[in-house]
Amino acid sequence: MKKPAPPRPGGRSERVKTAVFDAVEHLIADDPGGIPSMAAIAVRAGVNPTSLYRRWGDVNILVAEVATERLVRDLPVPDTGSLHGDLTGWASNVARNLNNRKNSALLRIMTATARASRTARDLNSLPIGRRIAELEAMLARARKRGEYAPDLMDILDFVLAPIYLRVLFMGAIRDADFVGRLVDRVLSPPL
Amino acid sequence: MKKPAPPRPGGRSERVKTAVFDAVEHLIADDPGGIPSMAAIAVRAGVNPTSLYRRWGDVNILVAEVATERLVRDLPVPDTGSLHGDLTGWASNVARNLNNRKNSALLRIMTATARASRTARDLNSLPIGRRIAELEAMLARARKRGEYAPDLMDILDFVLAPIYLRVLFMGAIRDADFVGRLVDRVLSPPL
DNA sequence: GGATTAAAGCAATAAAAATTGCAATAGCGA
DNA sequence: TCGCTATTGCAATTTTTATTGCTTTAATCC
Repeated sequence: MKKPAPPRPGGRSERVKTAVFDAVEHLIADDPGGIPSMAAIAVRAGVNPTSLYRRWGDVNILVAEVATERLVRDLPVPDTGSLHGDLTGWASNVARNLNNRKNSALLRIMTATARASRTARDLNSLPIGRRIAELEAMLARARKRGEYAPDLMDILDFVLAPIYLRVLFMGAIRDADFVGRLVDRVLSPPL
Repeated sequence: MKKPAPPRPGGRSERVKTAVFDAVEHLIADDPGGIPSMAAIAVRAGVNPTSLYRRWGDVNILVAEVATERLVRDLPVPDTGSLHGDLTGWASNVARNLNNRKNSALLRIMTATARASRTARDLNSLPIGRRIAELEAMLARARKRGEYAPDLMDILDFVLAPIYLRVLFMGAIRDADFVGRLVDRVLSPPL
């Protein structure tokens, strides 16, 4: 019989949070268009609704926190020896990660709840900050190799943005070579 | 003294709808991050809350309908004699239209509530169908003039998507030449 | 091992959202 | 102009959401 995992640091508080976040993810996967109620989340997580109100106050705040944390967790940054390979691998991971009901629903929620930064002073504080950090690491590596590295904003505009548009407004990314073409284009030096 | 506009066809039903949609827009402009309650909408519109529940059933359905109808209303399709001029004018209109609190909030709501088409069979049925129809008209005109016209999907990916990404995740479009650079790039034939 | 504290649970209560049955009204069409 | 119908309004009621005061519990620290 499998021994239960030892409690993670933070004790019950952390266990409750994990149970709640798991519950939110499952409920969103079950009904991607809807926002679950606090009651439903509490039942699914096996906790008391009062705990949810005390800790998060509002279901939209909770759901937003789940969406950001569970969706934008670190993706591996490939190290293929070329920026083309690295970027293709990374973008394929992003696209694949979003190409299911749960994660596309989480992206939708993250988009809906994003508090747009007023100053864009710290790009890493944006909801897509993790993606940005991954790209920065990738671009720094490319420059180290002496490769042409496009501007970070260009990759956001011409790789990440089209992926998001397809997922949010066209349901899925069905074109197998879509990511490859995006990468080819952004790595073409501007005329 | 200005005479009031004659009532539009559809009578009270249409007047109630207009009042309700106006109310939703104003409440969203006042608090771009929030979804107004049915009670608040009813008060602002001067109608009975029961009418809202009877007609729309759920505040999210109502707000989604307002977001789609008020945001994605027809934008003028410029006719400058060249695709470059037409596309630049069109994209500038899209960007300018979204560069205020109300419309960016409406875009966020539209994104959150978009029911992604499963088959993408009819692009025009998508929430961004109006933008697509505008682009189709523009591209048809360019082909008539014998100009190189990129694929419609490329314009969505490399012009509309970056605009949406900036608005949704970076707060606003502050780069004055942003749209110009997007158009230049998409009109460069792929290598 | 025990004290302390923060987090969670419980049950009652308050507030808000949503529904229902019936009445009133707008406005279309004959 | 009048009849008819769909829509809207009203008030009461139900349901759901959210809050509150107090108790219990987990777990940290000494």
